[in-house]
Amino acid sequence: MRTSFHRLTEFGLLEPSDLAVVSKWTARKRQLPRNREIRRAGAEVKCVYFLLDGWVMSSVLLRSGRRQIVKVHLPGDMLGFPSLALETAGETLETITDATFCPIETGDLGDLFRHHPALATGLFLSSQKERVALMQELSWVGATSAIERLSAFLLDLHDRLAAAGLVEDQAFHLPLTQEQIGDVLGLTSVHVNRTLRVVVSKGLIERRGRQLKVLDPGGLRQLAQNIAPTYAGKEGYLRLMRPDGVVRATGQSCSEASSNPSDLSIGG
Amino acid sequence: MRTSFHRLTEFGLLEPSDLAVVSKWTARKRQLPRNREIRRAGAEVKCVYFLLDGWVMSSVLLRSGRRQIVKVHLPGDMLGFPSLALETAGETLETITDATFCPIETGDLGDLFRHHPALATGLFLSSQKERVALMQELSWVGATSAIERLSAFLLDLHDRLAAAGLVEDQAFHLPLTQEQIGDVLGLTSVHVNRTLRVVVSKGLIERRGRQLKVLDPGGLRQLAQNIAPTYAGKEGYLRLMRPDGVVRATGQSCSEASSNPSDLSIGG
DNA sequence: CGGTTACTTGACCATTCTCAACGCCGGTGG
DNA sequence: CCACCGGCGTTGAGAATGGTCAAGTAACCG
Repeated sequence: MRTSFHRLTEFGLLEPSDLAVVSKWTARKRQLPRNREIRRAGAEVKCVYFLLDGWVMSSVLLRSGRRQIVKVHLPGDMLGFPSLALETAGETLETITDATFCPIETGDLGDLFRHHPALATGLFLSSQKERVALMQELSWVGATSAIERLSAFLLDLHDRLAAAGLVEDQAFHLPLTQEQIGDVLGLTSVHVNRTLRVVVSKGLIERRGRQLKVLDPGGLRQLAQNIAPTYAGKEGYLRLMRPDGVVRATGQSCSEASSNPSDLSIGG
Repeated sequence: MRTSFHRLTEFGLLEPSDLAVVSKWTARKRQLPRNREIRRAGAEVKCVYFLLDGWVMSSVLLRSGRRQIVKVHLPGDMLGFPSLALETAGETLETITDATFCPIETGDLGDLFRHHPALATGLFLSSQKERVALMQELSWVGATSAIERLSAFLLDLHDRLAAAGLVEDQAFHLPLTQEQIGDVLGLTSVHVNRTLRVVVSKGLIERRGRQLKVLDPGGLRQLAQNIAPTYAGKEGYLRLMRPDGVVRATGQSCSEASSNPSDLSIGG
């Protein structure tokens, strides 16, 4: 059984002093019903959010009125980080289901970098993980067909829900409307509908209302064209945490690519 | 005139001790001709890279053999960060033009978080900025037509090149092949070709070989459907750097969204 | 020069979109 | 309790954006 803290411990951090920080975050909880804005694009950036329970989507608006859902957040995710680099929020955060989350003020975040380097490093790695996820989604949308995209998306949801302990017997609750799925994948709701039925008719999944059961994970994975990345756990953290004072045994360590004779190496 | 350090100073950092760290990075330079791999997907993650000169692309491969270029890197960019969260590299880094870059070992990066919090914070914010860029690209690819995507992409390149001091008289060198542009935007090279000529015929841009001149920035911006985010400069940094010991005047500070009477607030 | 790579253009094709209609279900008010 | 309503899902028919295939041309490089 996992908790909503699984995203914070995935890189193997949380020293005792870090725990105190996290419990300070979770001291103030907020709840919202479904289909409410947590924060609109253009709003002032005063905090980020730690999602304890429920589904939240983060979306970007286009001038044409169309929207792109850039991330479906599940319990344990941190919300609103990208906007830290912007003058005003760039993404709209909306609840998909009833949700519980903890606001974390930007000033509290900054303290981390000065006083809790291990936790800061973990958040940094977690942000890199989100970048990988965005790269994956971009590759689905840019380079695969509707059925391939949908398969990849459903698998991704399945795996992330499993990590949060929300999958039982290969089945999970999928609260997204078909229009929302379309806005994630760059498809219309009509085409999502048709494509879903194809996936069902192939015997890969089963739908009962909004309950979704994966019948043939292998078949789904075959349809999904992406090469799923393997996330580093503690190793990702350890890679960064070389003990102080160790002398670099540089040599070719970062130069595997330079096996080509025409490559030049200058400086040093 | 800017330098390739503009991406490091954009959030207003670089204390004297940080400068020493950066100059250590740039002590070892590597050069590669165009069309070479810096690092292939699947390779061990030993370092990240600081791009001093030239264009580099980072791409994700699909099992179908198609690729998605997830980022076109320009001088001043940091390369390879997302893979820090992975067991083995998830993105292939390839030079588009002759390029000069500095490998930074992961261990050196980790030191930052313990000993150079200001610089670490800057890298953190820079990563958030890259997330925003990915979100934007995803919104182009997922929710706009070919000509809209192309306009947004050309504008983005223009603005980023301008920030690096590489635009003169609204014109810049565009070393990408049309196939590569297609792999960025999720289009075929054939369609990129046709779409480019439409943009030219509308009098928005001019092409002379691989030199591209923006004739009508306003027209381009109108075609591009995205609401361009405004990046926070030093303010982004200051938001995080609340002086220690200041008591939170919490109140409604993170609760604008809860104006709805049906919202509940628990805990505290 | 010869060969390769990139660009250009045309004709045809298909995936996906648009528009429209209908049914189902849950909620709400009479 | 029933009638109504809105949101969501489903299905069909036709249109369109962009893909595929193919051939020819221009630019570049040894």
